[in-house]
Amino acid sequence: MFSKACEYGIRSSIFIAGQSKAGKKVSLIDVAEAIESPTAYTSKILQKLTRYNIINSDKGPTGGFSMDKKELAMVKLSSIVSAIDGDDVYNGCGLGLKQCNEFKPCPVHNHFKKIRNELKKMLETITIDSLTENYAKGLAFLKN
Amino acid sequence: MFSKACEYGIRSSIFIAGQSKAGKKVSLIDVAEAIESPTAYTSKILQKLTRYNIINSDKGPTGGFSMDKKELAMVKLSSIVSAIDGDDVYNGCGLGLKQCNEFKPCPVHNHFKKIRNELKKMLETITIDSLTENYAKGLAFLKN
DNA sequence: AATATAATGGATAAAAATATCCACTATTCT
DNA sequence: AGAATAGTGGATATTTTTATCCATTATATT
Repeated sequence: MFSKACEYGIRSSIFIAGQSKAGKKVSLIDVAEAIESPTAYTSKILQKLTRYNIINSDKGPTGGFSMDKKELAMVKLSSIVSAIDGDDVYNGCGLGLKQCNEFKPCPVHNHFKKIRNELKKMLETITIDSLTENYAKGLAFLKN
Repeated sequence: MFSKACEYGIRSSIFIAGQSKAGKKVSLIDVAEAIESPTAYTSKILQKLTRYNIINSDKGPTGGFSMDKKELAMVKLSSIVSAIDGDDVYNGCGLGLKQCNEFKPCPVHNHFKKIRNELKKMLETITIDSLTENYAKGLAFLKN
């Protein structure tokens, strides 16, 4: 459904958000450990999220990654997905046609549109903030 | 959502099914032309579908690919997807965790489960046969 | 100012997915 | 039997995705 990069991106964001709510910045190492991801690769992904202003990064000692507490509640799953994977999940054709729409649809266009719309609605509804809760309670996990 | 191989596989199947209903076998070249896909790569995919008994292939002159007319109506989209992409679409974790279930869920487990189940139901309901109709009428397309 | 810390950016490397090539087998037709 | 047709299987190439390495920049602390 999503690229590995995007999966790491979402998992990272949930972890960072949770720690930010507890007033803590986290280092790259912390993140990679928490979500069990390759460190250097995770770094690239966090850089991307930083450029999209989804997370903050600070250099130097006392530095690290964080999310603004006030804005945190506004960041939706969809922001992360489109930052990393683009909008293919929403608009791309299920059968890979470059252009596929009402007027020139692929044979599964309408069937997929329904699913896609539900996925879109879900991603645009769920906040990263809300996902930190079960993780914080130990009821949901970010690594195996 | 699906791999390119799977997209080609579905498009091929719709084309082959439609031609089979008209009593025609089609060659690899025909298929690749009809769905605008790389010929040799498409060959590999058709081989796979053949091994899974989703399509028939016959060698020699008068040979080609076809689908049994009686069974044709029974083949669901899900058969093709799981033949080519496996069952990751149905069972895989949205955040890429190796094991993710009710007892040890990722933070988006339940939100994704809903979408996944709808996708699964859709794929298990739609027959290839039904998809040939709009294509035959020129109301749906398999290439740009 | 010197040192240590932590993210950044660019260059590579490794792995997986996509795509191509070609010799081979099976089949049909003459 | 010989020639032509069409799928098969194995090896290889290309592209994309995933992953690593390391020198550099920015910041804080002593």
